[in-house]
Amino acid sequence: MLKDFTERVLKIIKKIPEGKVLTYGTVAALAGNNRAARQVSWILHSSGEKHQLPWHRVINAQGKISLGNPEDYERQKALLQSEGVRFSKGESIDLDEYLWIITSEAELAD
DNA sequence: CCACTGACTACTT
DNA sequence: CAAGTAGCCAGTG
Repeated sequence: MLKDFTERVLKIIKKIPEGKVLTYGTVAALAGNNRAARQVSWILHSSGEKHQLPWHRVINAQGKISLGNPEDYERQKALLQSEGVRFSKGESIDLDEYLWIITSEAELAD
């Protein structure tokens, strides 16, 4: 179908459990294109709020929020903290603990 | 089809 | 750890 990559990304984002996060690269990889991390970000800022996605659970590979807008940045940070995610240095997340690890393909099935 | 853009990533200084 | 460089892919005009 058209935009199957996008569809997959959206589906994956929707399934991220609370207290867990996913990096753009990981989402892209799960969607089938490990190099399309940039598209993931685009999808989020483009259709994120429209599709009611937990965009705040998607961060970059450094365990940080990539938003440049201070307001959105703080909003995402607050949302993550309210779900139990702790920021190691005040603005970086420990991916070893909070990165969502897919245990089976069933996780992504509808 | 071509050019530009982007909430990225990995590598090198 | 910070800054610069290059590679990647999909969407849009």
